This record gives sequence, structure tokens and C-alpha cells, in this order.
Amino acid sequence: MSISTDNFIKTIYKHHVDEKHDTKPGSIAKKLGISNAAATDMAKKLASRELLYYEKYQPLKLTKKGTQLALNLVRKHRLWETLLYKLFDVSLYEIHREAELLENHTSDFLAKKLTDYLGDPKFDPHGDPIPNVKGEISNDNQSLCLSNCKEGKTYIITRLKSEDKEFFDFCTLYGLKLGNQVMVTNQFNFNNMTQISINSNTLLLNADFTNIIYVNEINKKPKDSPLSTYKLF
Amino acid sequence: MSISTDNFIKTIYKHHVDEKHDTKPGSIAKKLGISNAAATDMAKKLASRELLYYEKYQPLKLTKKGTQLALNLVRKHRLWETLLYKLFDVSLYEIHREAELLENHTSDFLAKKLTDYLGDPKFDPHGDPIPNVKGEISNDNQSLCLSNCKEGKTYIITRLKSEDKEFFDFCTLYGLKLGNQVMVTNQFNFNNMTQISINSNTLLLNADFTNIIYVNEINKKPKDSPLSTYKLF
DNA sequence: ATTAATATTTAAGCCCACTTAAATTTTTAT
DNA sequence: ATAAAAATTTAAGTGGGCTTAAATATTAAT
Repeated sequence: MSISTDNFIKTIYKHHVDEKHDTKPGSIAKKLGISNAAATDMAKKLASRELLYYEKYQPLKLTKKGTQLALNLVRKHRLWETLLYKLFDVSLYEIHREAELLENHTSDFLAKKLTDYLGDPKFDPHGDPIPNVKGEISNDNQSLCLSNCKEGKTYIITRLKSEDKEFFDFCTLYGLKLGNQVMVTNQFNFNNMTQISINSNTLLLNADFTNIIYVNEINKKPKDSPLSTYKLF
Repeated sequence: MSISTDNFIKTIYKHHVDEKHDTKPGSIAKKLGISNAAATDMAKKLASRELLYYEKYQPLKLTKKGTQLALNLVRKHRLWETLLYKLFDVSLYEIHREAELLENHTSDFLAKKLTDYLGDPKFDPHGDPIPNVKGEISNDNQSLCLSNCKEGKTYIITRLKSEDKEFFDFCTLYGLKLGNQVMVTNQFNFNNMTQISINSNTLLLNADFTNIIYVNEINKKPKDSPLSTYKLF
């Protein structure tokens, strides 16, 4: 299993679960920074290895085998993020960047050691769920994104769903961090922007941001969410 | 820098320092499990990238640049071994196997984090020296191999210099472990075998083994050796 | 419904890291 | 010193993972 294969499969998986993205070759190609031709080519090869279904001009769809491969990679990625964040003084962006390099070269043996050491964590430091060894994902159904929050209510941040350095830099700058409180002061429906109050700062966020910031209502005690895994400040 | 390149350079480096091995393409090829032709091919390419000097039919010799690359890889490898051994319940063979996969995908950024976390260790759990970030290696000149030890004297094991599962399995079986004591009971010069006593077992070892087991004289207090880094038992 | 714009696929080709087979050089043995 | 053995190099070829350019199909716009 080459890195190219791994990344291709993983990208299809991610585009599939974030349903806003489609999984046609062109979309995958764009994300991976390769040509459309290369993506089509790869899709055919992976179809012959039964990792995905390929039909001309149709979206790519992972087989069960392909999905398991993707979940195993996501699992290793998030285990690494969890370890690096625990041991070292590193940012949410840095753990992503490093885990991206390590995940493809992590044996199942080592993944098991990471798991045991970390106490089989259910969420990584971004609040992203870590698939268990069978590929099952714990659904944090108590979290909702900022764009769906009610005006006047206060929430606790539970997840920052991104891989983007600029986003995390922004979050660091304004204290948007797992466990921190935000109050939603205005929901502007006409342009999908949300005004929040955090650390006595007022921020106006557009949908690009409010769709990837997840929160819990402050009074609800989550039983299985990122907040039970990571300490609050 | 591809993995193939990394491994090629690292293998030349290792064959060079373990002077018993030569560094002709065929020798490197054999170690890497590739054909002689592939090795010659690679040698020419790497020469054009100024990582080594290539002259037909001559041993391969790393340039300064090539040596630095090799040392950086060795450093990352041994930092990983040190981390894995510290965190997890893993054998000396297992840490080698896993570090072999991780070393090529470890950024200098992450290596720095590993270094700081581990307290800039000078030796890995095998007792192998870890080159510092400049590529300098602390020379443990107090250690000598079992094959050079004197009959009747007692020593402490300081290094098990191998990458071989079978060797480490043997060591585990008989308690050959860093910090443990061995007494040299017989040196058979005619066939280069050494008889030792360890944990009330008597073992007769051939040169293949006695050349890769390093020890310190028991009464000497080492000031900069694996024994100052790893606890004794 | 036809056309224009967009996306996908096919085709041809490149580089990397290998292979096997044949030619050449070096080393070893007598 | 010469022949045989061993190692190295050259040559030709392969598959993986890409590229660009051209052909084809799909989608969007009027």
C-alpha cells in the first residue's frame, strides 16, 4: 500500500463524510494537487484492487475494504495527534502536519501500543472522533456547529474541525480553544454570519468558520464527547 | 529525498563505519535486497546530486553532504527507539523495526521535540550512540567487545549492536541486557569463541555474537556511556 | 433544445526505482 | 601468468505515479 494510494483513499473517505464535497476524480485531484488524468488513472487501478467502485463519469465510492483502509489511516492519524499533543508543546496545526507524515508508516502493532498508552481515546485534540480498531466511530451527537447556535446562549467549544494553518492561527489568536466558552451574540441569517463573544472580544465569523467550530450547550454534561477526554481551562 | 535514497545513503554509512563491510554497490545491493544493477544505477544518480563519489568499480564513498544526511537519519532512528522504549512495553528488536519505518518521515521540527522531551539523550536503548544535531557522535571509548575481554573478569553489558530479531531473542532468553553482569570464563583463541557466565548460566558464544556485545569493566565508573543514560538492574 | 462551459477520459510521454540478461572488468586460484 | 570465478556495469524493459494535450461526455445557460 503506497502513500499515494493511502492518500487517495483517505481523501475519498473524507470527501464522502463531509457531504458538501463530491467524490468525483476532479475533486479528489484538486485536493491532492494532482491532475485529473492522474486521478482517473489511480481510480481505475484501485478499482482493480477492489478498494473502490469505478464507473465512468460517476463519483468514486469506496468498497468496504477501501473504507476500512481509510478508517485505519484516520485512526492512526488521530492517535498520533493525541500522542504528540500530550507529550510535546505543539499546536493543533503542527500535530496535524506531523501526523500526516507518520500515519502511513505506522504498523498495526505500533498503533496498538499508542492506543494502550493513551487509554484508547475516543477523540483527538481537535475534538475529532478516533475510529476504534474495528472502524467504529463514536458519534458526538450533542455537539452542534456555531452556525446552528441560538442567540444569547453560551456554549463550550468541543471541536475545531480543520486542517488549515490559518484557521488554527486565528483560533489561537482569539482563544478559540477546546473547553473555552463562547457566547453567541448575533446570528445574521441574511449573510450566514455569526457574532460571538469570547474572552471579552467580539468576533464576527462567516460560515466557513462557524461550520467547522463545534460546541456544546454549557449546562449539558456530555457523557461521551471531546470534553470528557480533554481537560477544561 | 525519497525513502530509497535515504536507505541507500544510510546503508553506505553503516557499511563504512562497520569497517568489516565494504561499500561497493554489490554489498549495498545485497543489504537492501535490490539487484546490483539497481545499486550501480542509484550510485550514479546520487553522485550527480553530490551525495556520494562514484568511480567505476570502486567502493562508494559519501560526500560530506551525504554523511550529514546519513547522520540525521541515524539520529532520528535512535531518537525514535529511545522514545518508543521509554513509553511502551516493547523489545529492542521491535523499537528498531518501528523506528526504521518512522525515521524517514520525521521532520527536523519533530526531531527537535523528541530531543527536548527525551533530554537530548546520548545513547539509545541498544547502547548505540545518538549523533547530536550537528552530526557529532559521542565516542564511548570505555566499552569493548566481549571478544576482547579478559578471562576471569566481570563486566557490565553496555551495548547490543544489532538489528537482528534472532539475536535479540537470544539475548532476552539468557538475560543479556544492558546493565546486566557477565563474567568471562574462557577465551578460546583457536576458534574465536568466548565462554561467559550470566545469571548462573554458562554460554559459549562465537565471534558473530561477541563482536556485537559491548561491555564495561565492572569497577570503572563510566562518565559518558550507555550506563549513565539507562538504569541498571 | 441547442450551445457553451466544464469535467472526465484517453493518449502519449516522463522520471523513479526497480528487473533480467549480456558485456566488461576485477579478483581469485592454480 | 593465465584461466576461471566473481563482481560490476551497461542495456533494455517494466510498473507506479505523475504530466500535458486532445478527445469525449456531462452539465449549465440561454
